[in-house]
Amino acid sequence: MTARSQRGEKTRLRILQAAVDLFHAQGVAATSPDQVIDASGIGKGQFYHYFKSKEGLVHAVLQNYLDEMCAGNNPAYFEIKGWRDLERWFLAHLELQKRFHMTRGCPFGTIGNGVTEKDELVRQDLNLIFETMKSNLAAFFIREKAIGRLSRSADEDQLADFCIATVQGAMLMGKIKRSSRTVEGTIKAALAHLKQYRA
Amino acid sequence: MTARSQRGEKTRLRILQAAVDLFHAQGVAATSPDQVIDASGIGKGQFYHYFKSKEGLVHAVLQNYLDEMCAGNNPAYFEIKGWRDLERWFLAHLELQKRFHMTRGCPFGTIGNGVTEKDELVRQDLNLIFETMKSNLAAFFIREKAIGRLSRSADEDQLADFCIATVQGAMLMGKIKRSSRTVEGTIKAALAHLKQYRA
Amino acid sequence: MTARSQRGEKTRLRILQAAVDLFHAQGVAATSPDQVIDASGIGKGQFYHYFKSKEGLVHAVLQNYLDEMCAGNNPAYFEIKGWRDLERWFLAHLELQKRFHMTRGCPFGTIGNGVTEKDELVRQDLNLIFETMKSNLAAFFIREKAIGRLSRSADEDQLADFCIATVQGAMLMGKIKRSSRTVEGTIKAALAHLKQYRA
Amino acid sequence: MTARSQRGEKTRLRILQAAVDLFHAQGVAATSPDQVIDASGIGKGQFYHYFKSKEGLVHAVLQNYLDEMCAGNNPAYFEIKGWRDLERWFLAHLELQKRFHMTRGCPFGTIGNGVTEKDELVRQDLNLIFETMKSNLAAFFIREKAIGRLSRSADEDQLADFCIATVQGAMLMGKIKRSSRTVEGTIKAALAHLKQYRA
DNA sequence: TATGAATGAGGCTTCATTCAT
DNA sequence: AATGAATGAAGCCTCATTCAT
Repeated sequence: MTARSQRGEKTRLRILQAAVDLFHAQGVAATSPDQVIDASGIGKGQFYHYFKSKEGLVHAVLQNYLDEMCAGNNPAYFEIKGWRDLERWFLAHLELQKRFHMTRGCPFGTIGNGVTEKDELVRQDLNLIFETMKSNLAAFFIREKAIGRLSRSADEDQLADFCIATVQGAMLMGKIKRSSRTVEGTIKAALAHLKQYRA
Repeated sequence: MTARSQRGEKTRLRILQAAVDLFHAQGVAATSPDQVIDASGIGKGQFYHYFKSKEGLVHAVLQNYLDEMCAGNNPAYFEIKGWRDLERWFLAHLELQKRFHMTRGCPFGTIGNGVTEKDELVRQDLNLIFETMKSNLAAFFIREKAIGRLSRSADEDQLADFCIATVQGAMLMGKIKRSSRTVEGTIKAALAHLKQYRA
Repeated sequence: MTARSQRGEKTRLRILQAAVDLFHAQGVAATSPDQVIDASGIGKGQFYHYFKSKEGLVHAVLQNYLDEMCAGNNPAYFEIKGWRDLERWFLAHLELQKRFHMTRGCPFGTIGNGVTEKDELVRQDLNLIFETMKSNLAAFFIREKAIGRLSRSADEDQLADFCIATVQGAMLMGKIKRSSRTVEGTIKAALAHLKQYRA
Repeated sequence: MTARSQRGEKTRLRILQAAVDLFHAQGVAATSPDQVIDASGIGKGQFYHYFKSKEGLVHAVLQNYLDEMCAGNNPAYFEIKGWRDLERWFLAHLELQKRFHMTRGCPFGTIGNGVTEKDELVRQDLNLIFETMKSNLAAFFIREKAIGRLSRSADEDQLADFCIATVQGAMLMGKIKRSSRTVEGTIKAALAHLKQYRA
């Protein structure tokens, strides 16, 4: 047994997964600990045994996403080796959304939209996630430029930010419209833009 | 005096304005009728006199935004007559965000983010707002194409959707990062993209 | 109708009286808002309509005692005009305790014993009550000295403090012992002491 | 090793000492097993291994005080051999209070204050402590009378009760006022009274 | 002896709404 | 049109205890 017994880890995970789903579906503000408790089928006290507060749960959920990304278990986070991969990256987000019949946006965006000035910790967690995402995208642009396949005038960081913002905005609009059309169109436009810089 | 007395209209407006601010700052789910009541300094009963429920208030707030737009009183909604206006449109959103020191996103995005499958009415209200926004942008592209200043290959609708998604995503990222840099960069990239279609 | 409607004032009073009784019987820490709510037979929300928190209720209860004293409605607070009155003052406390079959102490002492460093406001409320009590006792000693019926060497303030401390300690011991004997003996001793100063 | 292993005894003691401090600071009702557990740095299960319940812990704490007294390890319990010792006894209580900057009262009084009709066992424990204290004081008065140094009219038991009640009341007032002045004055008055009986 | 997982009741407070005046 | 009293459910969290390892 490691730091935390196997028995406990399983319970913690059930809470975490229920939270991941509920936060994605309704956002943090609209999700109560009681809902998470019911969804994970645990006793009330266990929640606070594993997470010191609702905010602590949000932190854990985001940390979990980050761990997933680092471990390569996140379908929307993988090394982008070519322009096909970049397209796949955009489409992975669309696929996620389609899996939920366009009723949900991006899990990070959904959580991020709810942050206020009092949620500084959560904001920083999200920041880290988005920075990680951005580095991954930027790395691709940097490599492309290095081998002369990307215009020297392209700003790699800015392009990475552009990718993320576009995807976030597209997913939000997709959710509001309950339609994938806009998302598809926006992704297409974004890719078209990026390819302008292809040398 | 019209159907609704002037005194009453004033009260209604105070509630509405308080709600506009609170929804923008914290989202709908995190805002209670009590908070709106306190912020507008009215008696509790008045709230349900003017709005049949919290959801009714959200509807009224969105309706109010729409009215504002139609009346030309919304700083981020105006007829786009040229490429300079398009740029102004993007910057107007950034300005809004800067007014709140990058602690808030787009009011519509913030509200939209919280909609779930049970908030069908609100979703439709938002849809209408975004459609209106989109028509406005699309109209510009259509006119430009008509006079031969926009590439025939450009899809006006798609470009309009792209503008909105980009702005929404940029503002969300700006709020999470508490920084205008990303927003500026993304707007720049978006404009660069759009200008590709300029003939 | 005054500031608060009659309907409401009645409810507020019911809560207050239930609280007075429960705080006296079990102390503040052991009394939950829910108990007060049940005992007063009101709806749950009303509690927080009339008192902003549990601490607010404690404050109101103490304020109420103070008002009672000022209005002359407290059986243990009356102008002490002679040594017989002083004796009556001591006995009034004993009578109170006897009414509850020696199962309770002094209401103020019971609340006061529970104050910790975080209960600064409550502490100050109690302080005020005890200062008021003390002034009343001191006034008697001052008058007695003025007319030459109290030894010049007597310190009126100290004597007043002595009366209060003795009564508080006696009531606490009476409650722990569930017996009035000690209380009676201590009161007797205290009076004997005070009479030493009679000139 | 005796019936209880040394290692275990050490754990038990850590719990006990943490409880002694917390009960003194906040009273029993405001102190949870979890707080005691945290303060003593033990595992949760250990608490109920050594004490069958929270009430059991209170009992153990009081028993511990009694043992301390019997063993002569309590600074406020020692054989009173003369009037100087009696004064020292009063002052020992004041010193205790001063050590905590007048933020706490008497540990026994604080615990005793919280007893209600359901805490019969705890009440009896306290009773025993106070009886022991009283016997100690009474023994002094009895000896003094025996050798003719105390007025024949003095009631030794009553004087002992008077000492305890006065000290309890003084400490309570000292805590509420956060000041030692009242305590000092009351102790002075009490001693003055007692010395009246000196023959 | 020791740890911490598990439980369900309860504590304090806010929510969304309706009702009486 | 306006006020605030009233309600009960729910939200977030701690409590006191027992159980499994």
